[in-house]
Amino acid sequence: MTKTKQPTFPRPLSLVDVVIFTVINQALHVLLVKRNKDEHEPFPEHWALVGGFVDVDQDDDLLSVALRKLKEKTNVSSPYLEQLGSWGSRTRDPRGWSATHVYFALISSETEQLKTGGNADEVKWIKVIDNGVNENLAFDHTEILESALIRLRNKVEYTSLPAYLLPKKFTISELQHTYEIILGRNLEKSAFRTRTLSSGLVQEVEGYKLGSNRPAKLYKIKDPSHPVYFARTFKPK
Amino acid sequence: MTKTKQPTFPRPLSLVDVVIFTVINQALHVLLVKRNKDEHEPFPEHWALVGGFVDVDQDDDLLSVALRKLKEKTNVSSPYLEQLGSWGSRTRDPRGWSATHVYFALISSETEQLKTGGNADEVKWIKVIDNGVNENLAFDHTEILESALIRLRNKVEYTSLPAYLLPKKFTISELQHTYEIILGRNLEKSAFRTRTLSSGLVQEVEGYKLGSNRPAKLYKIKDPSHPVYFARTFKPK
DNA sequence: TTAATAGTGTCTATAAGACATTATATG
DNA sequence: CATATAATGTCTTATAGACACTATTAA
Repeated sequence: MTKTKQPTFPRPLSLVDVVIFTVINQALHVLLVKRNKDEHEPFPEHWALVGGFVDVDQDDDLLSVALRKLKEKTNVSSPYLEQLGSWGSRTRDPRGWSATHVYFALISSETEQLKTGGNADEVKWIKVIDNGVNENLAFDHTEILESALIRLRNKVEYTSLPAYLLPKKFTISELQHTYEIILGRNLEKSAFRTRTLSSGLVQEVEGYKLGSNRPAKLYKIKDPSHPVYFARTFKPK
Repeated sequence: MTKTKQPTFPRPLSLVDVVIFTVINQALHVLLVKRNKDEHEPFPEHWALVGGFVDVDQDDDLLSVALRKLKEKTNVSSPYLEQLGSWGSRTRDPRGWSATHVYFALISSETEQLKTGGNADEVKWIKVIDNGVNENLAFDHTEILESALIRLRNKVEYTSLPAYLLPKKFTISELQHTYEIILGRNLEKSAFRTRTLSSGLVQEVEGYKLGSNRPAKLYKIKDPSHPVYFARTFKPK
């Protein structure tokens, strides 16, 4: 086969960012990284989404970059991960024309998620308030985070995404509560249980969650490889 | 302000592709371009999606690239356009690590869409059959087209997207027929009319479409800037 | 008049909303 | 026993599915 010509024109910077959500203390949180102090870097000391440049030597594809970035900051290796979209323009990064491929991840609220110690960057779970966080984010990350929240809240209406924010075993009430945290409104218990159980989303597991009340049956996600899509949203209009 | 450092590592190729759909002769079609004969270019004489490199001098952002590419091949300037996703890997392009930002456009089936004459590339509407076309597409464009079809068919179940495939004025039956073409199944006339009219998707306009039968009221999209999302899909399960 | 498609009406099926009732653990 | 939350049941509401029926044009 004849060798192909190599294009010689200037190329944009290529990045991948990951909007990582979890639920902590009954509230949605997003994982942010504090950029370093170096004044020759853009947005020194600003909080930013987890992400970085595509490394053409190290990375095979875009998904690998997202998983690498996730792994650098957390102990999570198999999160729920989907593409959110792309943001690219001449002005979004002072270093020049840049485009970022953004993913969106949901990880379980179990402990031991974050890497600690060493010379690690400062990484923190920041609470989501309304459509964003109480921080001035670097680059266009405020806009990207807002898009991620819109996508999340829309899909929560008709998918099983919140199940990925829970530990492996959970009760129906805990799942409903996770929906309510993200949507910011209460759902009907009866309708929620019917939908959850009849959809095949969950599967019973051994045991109950005990407390000073009637014990609650424990369930797990039946097929974590794909979320369930429901035929209706919860609240028409 | 202190000048920021310029990264010096190698960058992937950055492209934008647009999957452009329309309906011709009662069938869904996608716009494809025939690549030239030059054997030093990848995939000579293969059909490919409309697209090309980001031009950091000419283009302000990714959306501009998509609109520029659309304009180079068609006379359409304000289509329905949404991001589909990104495809990026070391191997998808023989010229090296490349990433494409893919958009998905729906344009009206009116005439005069395609640019003609001059030294234009060969551009053609190719009929969609099942999950793709009867052509060996360049790069990973078969996979991208398949994703676009999945996205389109999913969203047609619960959005007003097919309205963007029709001329400005259309009848409810024509709209229903467009849904049926994309979904590949028939819908109930009564339920379709109720949903369409009660959702505020359309607005009556002057006049009727005549024929050798009862004339049909003409409608237009009330607010073309956003599609309508319905609270239910047509066919649960 | 007939043919053809537009448009409406009626009844059923499904799943969500509202809310009451029963079940079962701890203390 | 009281209390708390789990789980179920009943009735209503909204909208899709099936399908019959009526409306209005051209030829």
